[in-house]
Amino acid sequence: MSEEITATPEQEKEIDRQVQALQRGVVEIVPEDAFREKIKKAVVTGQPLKIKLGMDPSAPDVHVGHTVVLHKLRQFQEFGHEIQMLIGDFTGKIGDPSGRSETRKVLTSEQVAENAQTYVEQYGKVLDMDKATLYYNSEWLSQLMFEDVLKLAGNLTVARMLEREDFHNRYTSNQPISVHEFFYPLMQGYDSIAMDTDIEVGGTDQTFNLLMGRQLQEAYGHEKQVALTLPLIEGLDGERKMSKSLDNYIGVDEEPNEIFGKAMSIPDDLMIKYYKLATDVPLADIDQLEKDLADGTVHPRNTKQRLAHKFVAMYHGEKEADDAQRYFQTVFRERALPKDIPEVEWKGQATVPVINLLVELDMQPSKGEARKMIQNGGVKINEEKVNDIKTEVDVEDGMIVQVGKRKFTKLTVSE
RNA sequence: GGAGGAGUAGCGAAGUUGGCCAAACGCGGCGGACUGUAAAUCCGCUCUCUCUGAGUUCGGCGGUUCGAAUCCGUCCUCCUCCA
Repeated sequence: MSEEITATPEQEKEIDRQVQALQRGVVEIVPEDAFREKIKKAVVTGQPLKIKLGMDPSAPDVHVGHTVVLHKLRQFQEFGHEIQMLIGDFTGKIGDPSGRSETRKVLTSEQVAENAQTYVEQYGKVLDMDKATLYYNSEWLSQLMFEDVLKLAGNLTVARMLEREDFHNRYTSNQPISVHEFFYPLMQGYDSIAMDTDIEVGGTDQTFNLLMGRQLQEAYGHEKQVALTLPLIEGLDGERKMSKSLDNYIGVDEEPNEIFGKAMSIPDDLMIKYYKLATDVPLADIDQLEKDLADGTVHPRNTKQRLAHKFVAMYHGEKEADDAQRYFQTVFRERALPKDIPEVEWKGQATVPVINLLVELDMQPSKGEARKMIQNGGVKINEEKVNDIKTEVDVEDGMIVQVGKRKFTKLTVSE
């Protein structure tokens, strides 16, 4: 940022366009003026910026929460910038400090490669992966000598480390912090040096790590990266951030019907946020939607249905989205039987107690469970509720067994 | 190295003068009703089973006792503080 770069009026326009678009939806850009400078330089010189996103090398479970960042990267891509996808295969060996630091099992390079491939596939639902570059941080981190590590660590004080929110919280509440956890942000920062990153993106929980990159880059005489943080999105419970371990997520790799249903189960209040952060619906349209919702012009259910449709379409395709919507409407709105019910050939007795039927069909894990399910009124045969636990069922070809609202099985009997 | 604290069902958390404990309560999960949806709200279930009874639980093992999650011994694990 030393030499003055001058932009033509047209270039200024383009800079404004990019800055404005890229600022949308972010929580924080640190620092804002450097951000603009970077964009400016890129526009004037035609040299794309390097935008980094780091990821854990363990088995990917990409969900809607992650896509918030991906949608932002997608925007960068559309402006011609270069995406650096960093697989933290070395960092992953150490263990992520933000978790309850269970010792992580070391992945083989085959597993890492496999997981990276899965990332490429799943991220590809939002990003153009052909235009992204994959990096592995073991490439440079494994080369460092202890002396290098000391030099790296020398840039930082314990007090500074403890500024990090989760370290601070743990420290003040007498929770343990392992020394090696301090190296996590250092390594992440070093990655930015190695990759010459211009902008690093991440969720707000990454703020400290992203800033660490700036500090270290400066110490090593590199141009400092800009940190861009995005909101963490709440999961299906509407309370806690979306994550696999809380089982409140919508995975991009899940079945269409599952994605649709899960999307329909998000709290109404969260719909707009999901629209804004996890879809590519233009902001103007979303604003309109918000207005219509507020004055009752549109029905919340329909708005949510559009969102659900959007998700399935993004991750699977339009046709699948239509099918999922149809399925949802028949099963949940009309309480009717869906079109495609999985068929199972019945090979057991012609007459069986319901309880055994459910267990043998694998629709209930045990007879005890099956019994409870019937007592709760959750079992139907040919759309008739089964009231008596002792009911004997005469199995017929085409008989439909239903457990709860969502589990259906059609029996076939061959002579 | 020394001192102290804790380990209860998927999670959190009661219960520790021994029986009324299969174990409160909250969350989560699963059903049902209702509806605007797998929203919200309300109701029921939630250790296992050959289920109106039986079996196995409260970190592990062993003991005291007619009887222990609750008492004793020992081991394991985790945490904190001092050095």
